Amino acid sequence: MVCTNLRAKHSPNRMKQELFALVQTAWTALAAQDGLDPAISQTRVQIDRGRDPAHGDFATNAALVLAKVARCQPRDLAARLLQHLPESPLVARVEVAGPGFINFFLAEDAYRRLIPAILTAGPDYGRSDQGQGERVQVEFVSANPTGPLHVGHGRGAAYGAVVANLLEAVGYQVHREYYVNDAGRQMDILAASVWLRYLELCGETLRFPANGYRGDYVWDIAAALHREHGDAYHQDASTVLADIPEDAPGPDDLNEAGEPLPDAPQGDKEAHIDALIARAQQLLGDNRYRLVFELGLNSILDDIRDDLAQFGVNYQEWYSERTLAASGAVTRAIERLRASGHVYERDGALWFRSSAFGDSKDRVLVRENGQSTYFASDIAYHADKLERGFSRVFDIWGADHHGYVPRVRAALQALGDDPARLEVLLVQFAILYRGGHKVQMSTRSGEFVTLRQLRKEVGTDAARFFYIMRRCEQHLDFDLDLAKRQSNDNPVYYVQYAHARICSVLRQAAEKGCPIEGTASAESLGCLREAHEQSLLRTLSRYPEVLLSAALESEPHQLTQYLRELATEFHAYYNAHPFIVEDYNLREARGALILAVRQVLRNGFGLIGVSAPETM
RNA sequence: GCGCCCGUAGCUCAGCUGGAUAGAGCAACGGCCUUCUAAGCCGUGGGUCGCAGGUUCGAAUCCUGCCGGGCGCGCCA
Repeated sequence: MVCTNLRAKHSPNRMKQELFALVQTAWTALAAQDGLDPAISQTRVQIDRGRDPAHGDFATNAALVLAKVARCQPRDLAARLLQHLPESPLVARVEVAGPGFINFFLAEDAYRRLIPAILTAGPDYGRSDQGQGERVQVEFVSANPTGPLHVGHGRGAAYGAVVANLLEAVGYQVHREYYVNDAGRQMDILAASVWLRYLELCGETLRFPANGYRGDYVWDIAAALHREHGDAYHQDASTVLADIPEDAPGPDDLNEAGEPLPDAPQGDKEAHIDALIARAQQLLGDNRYRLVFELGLNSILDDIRDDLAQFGVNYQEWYSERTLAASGAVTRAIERLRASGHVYERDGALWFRSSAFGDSKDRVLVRENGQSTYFASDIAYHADKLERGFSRVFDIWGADHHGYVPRVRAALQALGDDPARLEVLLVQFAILYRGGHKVQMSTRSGEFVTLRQLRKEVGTDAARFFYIMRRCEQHLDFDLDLAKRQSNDNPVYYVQYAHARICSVLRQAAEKGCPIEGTASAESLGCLREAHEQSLLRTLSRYPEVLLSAALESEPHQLTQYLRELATEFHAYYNAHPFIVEDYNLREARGALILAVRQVLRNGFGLIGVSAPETM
């Protein structure tokens, strides 16, 4: 995922910065001695956390990187750097290791100071001001309002929501937006589908078009129309179908084996449905047609809004494609392209020369029939986003739309905008498994697993967690059985259980008359000498770095991964050492430590949209 | 055919814009509850990082070419 603007190397970790300064000082001294360049490339010389605790708390590759400049062996250079390394209260010990790494072992209380810092910062621990209030936009889900959200949209919803939360947590001002495709032919097909179902409710017998929307929700909307307006929209089937071109075979025209029945129509489903739409408009007239259209749109949009809200996904703005068109933005965008000489006419259509900007072929803006394409709206929409002043714009799309990326970038470039301000994040499909088998989904039959059904089955917490557990480029195997299981196999329960356990310990301490105050003194914190405690502190100190990295790389899974790790360490600690002990200092120190763990768990849960239960 | 994504332990996946002996969970096997929730913990076994080259002090990571899987290549959205 290319994200150069945001990816500048910054570390919120003060320890790293201090260590880097030490290395810089040592190199400067050594360089002066040997007459070398004292400058260090901060992108190459790094202070990293060692993978293995035996390698210290941090390590630097400085000697490996600078060996060539210094014209000596990395290990020899490392040894010389150590001689010039200034003393620091932070560092207890340094060593040269492996091919020439310099390992730093921190002083014992360097980590302990972290506990009061976490407890004081509370919900703010981990947050940073990396973004400096810069305005960015995250557009996600944006499913056509032609039916309920399904599980594929769910992944985009969970992913987008967390990407937005993460950006906010590291100091960006985030505008969450849903682009509502309320214009265009698909909406007319929905309106026609509703009307045809309505006619059936009026007692007419019709063959439902192959291209129509045949989900149950269409019946519901038709029923509402019938309830509120009786027969006011009724027409005879014969009038409706007169001279309508023949349809193609649809789901109703197939036998059990999926083969067309003998009397199946042999026409063009597109021409058929378009004719039905035109007929509906003609017979109903503008006002009544519009009412059916609006009823369909609003019913579904209300459902989507409600569904997302219950999923913990909220927006600053629902941006209507129709208002975009009505404002003249689409025409304006086309004119801007025309003015800069990037459009031409061919075969009665208006084309954009996107191939001049890296796209594989040119694209139609205005069709032969005079209607502008979805692409034209999208150009206008993206131009509008940039005009609204967002420094960066994130689009979260299903991976099946990846072919669309080059043409949108091409358009922005042709308009004279900077395509680098647009970041498209492609989310791969989620495949549901139940009982070890794929759950088959078929949109054609109108039977698909909706997000609502999924939420009902596994709950919001499990759904949110599972959806973002994997990198977005990775196909997601969503195991419904696992998501529901109440055992340690289930990562959601595992992580939440750590939180509930801490709450339980604190409750019991209070009941036993020795409540944890969380105000442990430096003297008390000095009691934290166990390996479990040191390791837990190290992990807690990593949280701000994890947040920043997850945010800048748009990788929420880094956070879930981290939370699992933190929970693992807490559970191990829990099993190894008692918290409610006689010794006041020890009890307060351990109490403060688990309070800090609870705080970080809560902060992480908040960002991924998972609840922090006090009991389980 | 062209383009994008993926290929790491039996399974599902991490591996931090090249770093030290490639990690975790599940599954398998063996232990741990008169003590703060066993929805937990401890231990054991298991990998030619798809294959072949290249780049360099060093490659699962970067480059090239193959092989395998997914998706996309409309005057649809």
